Amino acid sequence: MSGGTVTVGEAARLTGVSAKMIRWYEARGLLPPAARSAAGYRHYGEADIRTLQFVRRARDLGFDVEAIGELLALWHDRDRPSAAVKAIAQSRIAELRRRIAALEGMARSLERLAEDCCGDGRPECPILDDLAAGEGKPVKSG
Amino acid sequence: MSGGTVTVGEAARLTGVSAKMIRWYEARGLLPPAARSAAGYRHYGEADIRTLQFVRRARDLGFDVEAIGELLALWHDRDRPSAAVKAIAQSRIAELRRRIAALEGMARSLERLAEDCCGDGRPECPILDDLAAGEGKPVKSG
DNA sequence: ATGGAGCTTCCCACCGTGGGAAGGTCAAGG
DNA sequence: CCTTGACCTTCCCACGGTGGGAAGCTCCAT
Repeated sequence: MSGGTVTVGEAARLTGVSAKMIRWYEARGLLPPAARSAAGYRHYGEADIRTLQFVRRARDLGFDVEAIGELLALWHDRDRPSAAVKAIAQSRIAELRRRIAALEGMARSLERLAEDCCGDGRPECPILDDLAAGEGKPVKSG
Repeated sequence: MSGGTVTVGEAARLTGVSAKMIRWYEARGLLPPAARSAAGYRHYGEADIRTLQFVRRARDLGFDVEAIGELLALWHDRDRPSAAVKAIAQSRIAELRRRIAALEGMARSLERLAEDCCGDGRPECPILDDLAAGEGKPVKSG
Protein backbone atom coordinates (compact mmCIF):
# COMPACT_ATOMS: atom_id res chain seq x y z
CA MET A 1 0.00 0.00 0.00
CA SER A 2 1.14 3.40 -1.00
CA GLY A 3 0.88 5.22 2.27
CA GLY A 4 1.55 2.58 4.84
CA THR A 5 -0.85 1.97 7.67
CA VAL A 6 -0.83 3.40 11.13
CA THR A 7 -1.93 2.30 14.58
CA VAL A 8 -4.75 3.84 16.59
CA GLY A 9 -2.47 6.17 18.45
CA GLU A 10 -1.04 7.50 15.24
CA ALA A 11 -4.48 7.81 13.72
CA ALA A 12 -5.55 9.72 16.81
CA ARG A 13 -2.65 12.12 16.39
CA LEU A 14 -3.41 12.56 12.72
CA THR A 15 -7.09 13.23 13.15
CA GLY A 16 -7.58 14.76 16.55
CA VAL A 17 -9.95 11.98 17.54
CA SER A 18 -8.66 10.21 20.63
CA ALA A 19 -7.73 6.53 20.35
CA LYS A 20 -10.38 5.87 22.94
CA MET A 21 -13.04 7.50 20.85
CA ILE A 22 -11.87 5.79 17.70
CA ARG A 23 -12.44 2.42 19.36
CA TRP A 24 -15.73 3.61 20.74
CA TYR A 25 -16.96 4.80 17.34
CA GLU A 26 -16.03 1.44 15.92
CA ALA A 27 -17.85 -0.39 18.69
CA ARG A 28 -20.90 1.77 18.12
CA GLY A 29 -20.90 0.87 14.46
CA LEU A 30 -20.11 4.37 13.28
CA LEU A 31 -16.90 3.10 11.73
CA PRO A 32 -16.41 -0.27 10.08
CA PRO A 33 -14.21 -2.70 12.01
CA ALA A 34 -10.61 -1.68 11.51
CA ALA A 35 -8.12 -3.99 9.84
CA ARG A 36 -6.06 -5.92 12.37
CA SER A 37 -2.47 -7.05 12.45
CA ALA A 38 -1.63 -10.63 13.39
CA ALA A 39 -1.32 -9.52 16.99
CA GLY A 40 -4.70 -7.85 16.95
CA TYR A 41 -3.54 -4.25 16.57
CA ARG A 42 -5.85 -1.97 14.61
CA HIS A 43 -4.38 -0.51 11.45
CA TYR A 44 -5.60 2.47 9.49
CA GLY A 45 -4.92 3.43 5.90
CA GLU A 46 -5.29 6.76 4.20
CA ALA A 47 -8.96 6.31 3.46
CA ASP A 48 -9.60 5.47 7.11
CA ILE A 49 -7.77 8.59 8.14
CA ARG A 50 -9.92 10.65 5.82
CA THR A 51 -13.02 9.07 7.30
CA LEU A 52 -11.85 9.91 10.79
CA GLN A 53 -11.22 13.50 9.78
CA PHE A 54 -14.72 13.63 8.38
CA VAL A 55 -16.10 12.32 11.64
CA ARG A 56 -14.09 14.81 13.63
CA ARG A 57 -15.27 17.73 11.59
CA ALA A 58 -18.87 16.61 11.80
CA ARG A 59 -18.53 16.15 15.53
CA ASP A 60 -17.11 19.66 15.84
CA LEU A 61 -20.17 20.94 14.04
CA GLY A 62 -22.39 19.46 16.71
CA PHE A 63 -23.71 16.38 14.94
CA ASP A 64 -24.47 13.46 17.19
CA VAL A 65 -23.23 9.98 16.45
CA GLU A 66 -26.38 8.94 14.67
CA ALA A 67 -26.34 11.93 12.34
CA ILE A 68 -22.66 11.42 11.62
CA GLY A 69 -23.46 7.87 10.61
CA GLU A 70 -26.05 9.14 8.17
CA LEU A 71 -23.66 11.72 6.78
CA LEU A 72 -20.97 9.10 6.31
CA ALA A 73 -23.39 6.90 4.43
CA LEU A 74 -24.36 9.76 2.17
CA TRP A 75 -20.73 10.67 1.69
CA HIS A 76 -20.01 7.16 0.46
CA ASP A 77 -23.05 7.16 -1.79
CA ARG A 78 -22.13 8.83 -5.04
CA ASP A 79 -25.74 9.04 -6.12
CA ARG A 80 -26.99 10.74 -2.99
CA PRO A 81 -29.36 13.63 -3.43
CA SER A 82 -27.85 16.71 -1.85
CA ALA A 83 -31.30 17.37 -0.44
CA ALA A 84 -30.79 14.49 1.97
CA VAL A 85 -27.61 16.03 3.32
CA LYS A 86 -29.18 19.42 3.52
CA ALA A 87 -32.12 18.03 5.48
CA ILE A 88 -29.80 16.57 8.08
CA ALA A 89 -27.89 19.82 8.33
CA GLN A 90 -31.07 21.80 8.71
CA SER A 91 -32.50 19.65 11.42
CA ARG A 92 -29.18 20.01 13.23
CA ILE A 93 -29.36 23.76 12.78
CA ALA A 94 -32.85 23.76 14.22
CA GLU A 95 -31.70 21.74 17.21
CA LEU A 96 -28.76 24.06 17.77
CA ARG A 97 -31.03 27.09 17.54
CA ARG A 98 -33.39 25.54 20.07
CA ARG A 99 -30.58 24.91 22.51
CA ILE A 100 -29.14 28.34 21.96
CA ALA A 101 -32.51 29.91 22.66
CA ALA A 102 -32.85 27.95 25.89
CA LEU A 103 -29.40 28.95 27.10
CA GLU A 104 -29.96 32.51 25.98
CA GLY A 105 -33.10 32.67 28.07
CA MET A 106 -31.23 31.47 31.12
CA ALA A 107 -28.36 33.84 30.54
CA ARG A 108 -30.68 36.81 30.12
CA SER A 109 -32.63 36.02 33.25
CA LEU A 110 -29.46 35.70 35.22
CA GLU A 111 -28.01 38.86 33.79
CA ARG A 112 -31.12 40.77 34.75
CA LEU A 113 -30.94 39.39 38.27
CA ALA A 114 -27.23 40.00 38.63
CA GLU A 115 -27.72 43.55 37.51
CA ASP A 116 -30.15 44.13 40.36
CA CYS A 117 -27.81 42.59 42.91
CA CYS A 118 -25.48 45.12 44.41
CA GLY A 119 -23.03 42.38 45.21
CA ASP A 120 -21.49 43.75 48.36
CA GLY A 121 -21.25 42.52 51.92
CA ARG A 122 -24.91 42.93 52.73
CA PRO A 123 -27.23 39.94 52.67
CA GLU A 124 -30.06 41.44 50.60
CA CYS A 125 -29.99 39.62 47.32
CA PRO A 126 -32.58 39.76 44.55
CA ILE A 127 -31.06 36.67 42.99
CA LEU A 128 -31.89 34.50 45.96
CA ASP A 129 -35.22 36.26 46.31
CA ASP A 130 -36.06 35.32 42.78
CA LEU A 131 -35.01 31.73 43.22
CA ALA A 132 -37.07 31.49 46.37
CA ALA A 133 -40.15 33.22 45.02
CA GLY A 134 -39.68 31.79 41.59
CA GLU A 135 -43.08 32.14 40.03
CA GLY A 136 -42.65 30.83 36.52
CA LYS A 137 -41.31 34.10 35.20
CA PRO A 138 -39.38 32.70 32.28
CA VAL A 139 -37.59 35.55 30.58
CA LYS A 140 -40.26 37.98 29.60
CA SER A 141 -39.44 40.71 27.21
CA GLY A 142 -37.60 43.20 29.35
CA MET B 1 -51.47 20.95 61.02
CA SER B 2 -51.16 24.08 59.00
CA GLY B 3 -49.70 22.54 55.90
CA GLY B 4 -49.63 18.84 56.49
CA THR B 5 -46.81 16.82 55.07
CA VAL B 6 -46.80 15.19 51.71
CA THR B 7 -45.16 12.21 50.06
CA VAL B 8 -42.57 12.35 47.29
CA GLY B 9 -45.13 12.00 44.56
CA GLU B 10 -47.12 14.90 45.93
CA ALA B 11 -43.99 16.96 46.38
CA ALA B 12 -43.09 16.19 42.79
CA ARG B 13 -46.46 17.43 41.62
CA LEU B 14 -46.18 20.56 43.73
CA THR B 15 -42.70 21.47 42.60
CA GLY B 16 -42.26 20.09 39.12
CA VAL B 17 -39.24 18.09 40.23
CA SER B 18 -39.82 14.40 39.53
CA ALA B 19 -39.93 12.00 42.46
CA LYS B 20 -36.97 10.26 40.92
CA MET B 21 -34.93 13.43 40.91
CA ILE B 22 -35.99 14.35 44.43
CA ARG B 23 -34.54 11.06 45.68
CA TRP B 24 -31.49 11.56 43.54
CA TYR B 25 -30.89 15.09 44.89
CA GLU B 26 -31.18 13.70 48.38
CA ALA B 27 -28.72 10.91 47.62
CA ARG B 28 -26.29 13.41 46.15
CA GLY B 29 -26.46 15.48 49.30
CA LEU B 30 -28.11 18.44 47.66
CA LEU B 31 -31.09 18.02 49.94
CA PRO B 32 -30.98 16.92 53.57
CA PRO B 33 -32.39 13.44 54.22
CA ALA B 34 -36.17 13.70 54.19
CA ALA B 35 -38.21 12.89 57.26
CA ARG B 36 -39.56 9.35 57.14
CA SER B 37 -42.78 7.79 58.27
CA ALA B 38 -42.72 4.59 60.32
CA ALA B 39 -42.97 2.63 57.09
CA GLY B 40 -40.05 4.46 55.58
CA TYR B 41 -41.99 6.84 53.34
CA ARG B 42 -40.42 10.23 52.76
CA HIS B 43 -42.45 13.17 54.00
CA TYR B 44 -42.11 16.79 53.05
CA GLY B 45 -43.31 19.87 54.88
CA GLU B 46 -43.85 23.35 53.57
CA ALA B 47 -40.26 24.38 54.04
CA ASP B 48 -39.10 21.34 52.10
CA ILE B 49 -41.48 22.21 49.31
CA ARG B 50 -40.07 25.71 49.18
CA THR B 51 -36.59 24.29 49.03
CA LEU B 52 -37.57 22.04 46.15
CA GLN B 53 -39.08 24.98 44.31
CA PHE B 54 -35.85 26.86 44.84
CA VAL B 55 -33.92 23.94 43.42
CA ARG B 56 -36.23 23.68 40.46
CA ARG B 57 -35.93 27.33 39.63
CA ALA B 58 -32.15 27.24 39.94
CA ARG B 59 -32.03 24.16 37.75
CA ASP B 60 -34.16 25.91 35.16
CA LEU B 61 -31.65 28.72 35.16
CA GLY B 62 -28.91 26.32 34.21
CA PHE B 63 -27.12 25.89 37.51
CA ASP B 64 -25.55 22.50 38.02
CA VAL B 65 -26.05 20.49 41.17
CA GLU B 66 -22.93 21.79 42.82
CA ALA B 67 -23.83 25.42 42.22
CA ILE B 68 -27.36 24.80 43.45
CA GLY B 69 -25.88 23.40 46.64
CA GLU B 70 -23.88 26.57 47.13
CA LEU B 71 -26.89 28.73 46.43
CA LEU B 72 -28.97 26.76 48.92
CA ALA B 73 -26.31 27.22 51.56
CA LEU B 74 -26.22 30.95 50.93
CA TRP B 75 -29.99 31.07 50.97
CA HIS B 76 -30.02 29.52 54.41
CA ASP B 77 -27.29 31.82 55.66
CA ARG B 78 -28.88 35.05 56.74
CA ASP B 79 -25.53 36.77 56.98
CA ARG B 80 -24.38 35.92 53.50
CA PRO B 81 -22.77 38.65 51.48
CA SER B 82 -24.78 39.18 48.34
CA ALA B 83 -21.43 39.36 46.53
CA ALA B 84 -21.05 35.61 47.02
CA VAL B 85 -24.35 34.94 45.31
CA LYS B 86 -23.58 37.36 42.54
CA ALA B 87 -20.23 35.68 41.93
CA ILE B 88 -21.91 32.32 41.44
CA ALA B 89 -24.47 33.84 39.11
CA GLN B 90 -21.80 35.56 37.11
CA SER B 91 -19.66 32.51 36.66
CA ARG B 92 -22.77 30.70 35.52
CA ILE B 93 -23.50 33.51 33.09
CA ALA B 94 -19.97 33.24 31.75
CA GLU B 95 -20.35 29.51 31.30
CA LEU B 96 -23.67 29.94 29.53
CA ARG B 97 -22.17 32.59 27.26
CA ARG B 98 -19.29 30.26 26.43
CA ARG B 99 -21.63 27.44 25.52
CA ILE B 100 -23.86 29.75 23.53
CA ALA B 101 -20.87 31.01 21.57
CA ALA B 102 -19.77 27.47 20.78
CA LEU B 103 -23.23 26.46 19.58
CA GLU B 104 -23.59 29.71 17.70
CA GLY B 105 -20.37 29.03 15.85
CA MET B 106 -21.60 25.59 14.82
CA ALA B 107 -24.97 26.91 13.78
CA ARG B 108 -23.44 29.66 11.70
CA SER B 109 -21.04 27.32 9.95
CA LEU B 110 -23.85 24.97 9.14
CA GLU B 111 -26.10 27.73 7.97
CA ARG B 112 -23.42 28.98 5.65
CA LEU B 113 -22.92 25.50 4.25
CA ALA B 114 -26.62 24.80 3.92
CA GLU B 115 -27.05 28.03 2.06
CA ASP B 116 -24.53 26.90 -0.53
CA CYS B 117 -26.19 23.53 -0.94
CA CYS B 118 -28.87 23.58 -3.56
CA GLY B 119 -30.59 20.66 -1.88
CA ASP B 120 -32.05 18.95 -4.87
CA GLY B 121 -31.66 15.52 -6.39
CA ARG B 122 -28.11 16.00 -7.59
CA PRO B 123 -25.20 14.61 -5.60
CA GLU B 124 -23.00 17.71 -5.56
CA CYS B 125 -22.97 18.89 -1.98
CA PRO B 126 -20.78 21.56 -0.44
CA ILE B 127 -21.73 20.34 3.01
CA LEU B 128 -20.15 16.95 2.46
CA ASP B 129 -17.27 18.58 0.63
CA ASP B 130 -16.59 20.71 3.65
CA LEU B 131 -16.79 17.81 6.05
CA ALA B 132 -14.42 15.84 3.88
CA ALA B 133 -11.93 18.62 3.27
CA GLY B 134 -12.49 20.11 6.65
CA GLU B 135 -9.41 22.22 7.18
CA GLY B 136 -9.97 23.93 10.51
CA LYS B 137 -12.10 26.71 9.12
CA PRO B 138 -13.91 27.55 12.32
CA VAL B 139 -16.51 30.19 11.63
CA LYS B 140 -14.65 33.15 10.32
CA SER B 141 -16.27 36.49 10.37
CA GLY B 142 -18.98 36.10 7.74
C1' DA C 1 -59.63 -8.96 52.24
C1' DT C 2 -58.41 -7.42 48.04
C1' DG C 3 -56.94 -4.35 44.37
C1' DG C 4 -54.45 -0.71 42.83
C1' DA C 5 -51.87 3.33 43.48
C1' DG C 6 -47.88 4.71 45.54
C1' DC C 7 -43.88 4.05 48.13
C1' DT C 8 -39.04 1.76 48.91
C1' DT C 9 -34.43 0.31 46.94
C1' DC C 10 -31.68 -1.31 43.30
C1' DC C 11 -30.02 -1.88 38.61
C1' DC C 12 -29.68 -0.42 33.70
C1' DA C 13 -29.76 2.84 29.90
C1' DC C 14 -28.64 7.05 27.42
C1' DC C 15 -24.37 10.45 25.36
C1' DG C 16 -19.59 11.25 24.78
C1' DT C 17 -15.59 11.32 27.14
C1' DG C 18 -11.77 10.19 30.15
C1' DG C 19 -9.25 7.17 33.69
C1' DG C 20 -7.23 3.14 34.75
C1' DA C 21 -6.27 -1.98 35.45
C1' DA C 22 -4.54 -6.30 33.59
C1' DG C 23 -2.24 -8.26 30.06
C1' DG C 24 -0.06 -8.81 25.20
C1' DT C 25 3.42 -6.74 21.57
C1' DC C 26 6.93 -4.45 19.52
C1' DA C 27 11.29 -2.02 18.84
C1' DA C 28 15.47 -0.44 20.77
C1' DG C 29 19.41 -1.03 23.53
C1' DG C 30 22.26 -3.68 26.70
C1' DC D 1 18.86 -13.21 24.56
C1' DC D 2 16.47 -10.19 27.82
C1' DT D 3 14.88 -6.00 29.68
C1' DT D 4 12.67 -1.72 29.30
C1' DG D 5 9.25 1.34 28.01
C1' DA D 6 5.94 2.76 24.79
C1' DC D 7 2.11 1.14 22.77
C1' DC D 8 -1.62 -1.91 21.96
C1' DT D 9 -5.74 -4.96 23.55
C1' DT D 10 -10.12 -5.51 26.37
C1' DC D 11 -12.88 -4.51 30.25
C1' DC D 12 -14.85 -1.80 33.99
C1' DC D 13 -16.00 2.68 36.22
C1' DA D 14 -16.99 7.53 36.46
C1' DC D 15 -19.21 11.92 35.28
C1' DG D 16 -24.48 14.73 34.99
C1' DG D 17 -28.93 14.34 34.90
C1' DT D 18 -32.72 11.87 33.60
C1' DG D 19 -35.86 8.05 32.69
C1' DG D 20 -37.38 2.96 32.77
C1' DG D 21 -38.38 -0.82 35.25
C1' DA D 22 -38.27 -4.89 38.67
C1' DA D 23 -39.18 -6.74 43.27
C1' DG D 24 -41.26 -5.92 47.28
C1' DC D 25 -43.79 -3.21 50.91
C1' DT D 26 -47.73 0.15 52.48
C1' DC D 27 -51.75 2.57 52.44
C1' DC D 28 -56.50 3.49 51.40
C1' DA D 29 -60.96 2.58 49.57
C1' DT D 30 -64.09 -0.66 48.59
